[in-house]
Amino acid sequence: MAAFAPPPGTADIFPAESGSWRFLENTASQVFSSYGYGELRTPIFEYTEVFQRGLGGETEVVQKEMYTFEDRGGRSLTLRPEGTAGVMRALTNTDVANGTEQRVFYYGPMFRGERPSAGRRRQFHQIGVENVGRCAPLIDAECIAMLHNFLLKAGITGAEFTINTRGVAADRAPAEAALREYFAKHIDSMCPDCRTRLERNIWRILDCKQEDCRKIIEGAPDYVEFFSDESKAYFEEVKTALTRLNVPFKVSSRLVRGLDYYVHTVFEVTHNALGEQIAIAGGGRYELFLPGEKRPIPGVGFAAGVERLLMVREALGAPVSGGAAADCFLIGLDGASRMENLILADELRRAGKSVALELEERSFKAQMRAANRSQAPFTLIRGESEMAQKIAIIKKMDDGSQCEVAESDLLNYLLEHI
RNA sequence: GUGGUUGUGGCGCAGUUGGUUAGCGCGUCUGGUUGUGGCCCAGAAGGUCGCCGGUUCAAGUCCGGUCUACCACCCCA
Repeated sequence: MAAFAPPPGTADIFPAESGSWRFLENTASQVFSSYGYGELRTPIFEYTEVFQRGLGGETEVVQKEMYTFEDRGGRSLTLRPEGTAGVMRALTNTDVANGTEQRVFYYGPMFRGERPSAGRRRQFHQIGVENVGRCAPLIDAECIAMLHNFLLKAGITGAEFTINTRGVAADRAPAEAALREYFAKHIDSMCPDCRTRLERNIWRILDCKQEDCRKIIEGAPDYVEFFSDESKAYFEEVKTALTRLNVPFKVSSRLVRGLDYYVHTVFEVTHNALGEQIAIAGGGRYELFLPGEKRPIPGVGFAAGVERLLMVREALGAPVSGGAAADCFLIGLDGASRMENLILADELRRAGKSVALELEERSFKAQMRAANRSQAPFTLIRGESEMAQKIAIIKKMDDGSQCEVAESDLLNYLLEHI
């Protein structure tokens, strides 16, 4: 029954799964910190123009996937569809424009109004990093290597790295002209999508999956040849560094990526556990224009999809980190002993122990069943007679043995033994 | 946004060619002589059969619409 299902493309993350989310976030935080990155938290929504200018007005994301609304002050706001633009907006308040390097990471929800499907939600979550303010091949390589290390630490083996270069803006004009000249001749026999791509974003033709289109794409000119020597050298150095860092990768000119702001290095990580078409992470070097800034700010970064990482972990049979069992379960057979149990539990918890207990009036049998289900290794039992004798029974659940402990020693005894 | 599939108690499912009070497993709760769990047994709670409309004497079962979920495409993480 879906009477109170969340809106399409969103999901409730229950405790049974949220442990795995936390694990990924903690792993990311640890790994990225060791590279000198610090966490940056930016708003969930921004002025719409932050994304329009940042991502490029022609991109699919900006044109039809953004959740845009007007607030009471007449401001146009948008739920962030990705993390980079907001991070860059925030960083303009630092001296990053003067060339000071900023290393930040983030995680949190992103929003895109797409049709939900395998590994795609309308509210989805990304873990991402941005290294902003500098531009060098070795920075790109370090960033990719960090992603590689993160995935391994997160228990994700078998990820495949693909990289490519997009050159710089000046390189792209002649390359684009060559592509246009070529595809214009064949466009009549290409798919409808490619026909619109010819006008809107010719680069996207290169990763069309249609059989017929692919054959034509095979014969397309190698656009990298039109890039400047500097751009080619940049890419060569990235590849050399990755090899020296033992990051396995392959190069593919099909990898062009959808956002306009990318320059030089672009990369994508896929995993065959999800089918080859689904990327678990992607990123690259960019130059981003922001409102009020005359010059673009350089940076390199990536974003990984949390839901997709979790899908891969599940496919690989990685353990799901659920809630840990309590150290001890407290049973009270009458009101007075339940009151004492509540106070004892509070003391134990303040001392760092995890305690479960029954606070409602229930039969002994029911409480024992609950204790058993809680998987706590020890159970404390007391009722009227124990209260009168100022003792409590401690039962070891695995072998059923039990002993009596004086009330005055109870706290110390439990702190030592459970 | 385009196309395909789907929808029965918390979860997983069965419901024959439309026909009496909609079943099963797991889970939950309560018991199995008065204060001891895991096994077993008994009983109980819990569903307007996604929603709306139609056909019919009669629909969970047929028809239409709609919503959701899943899958593919587009695009992306």
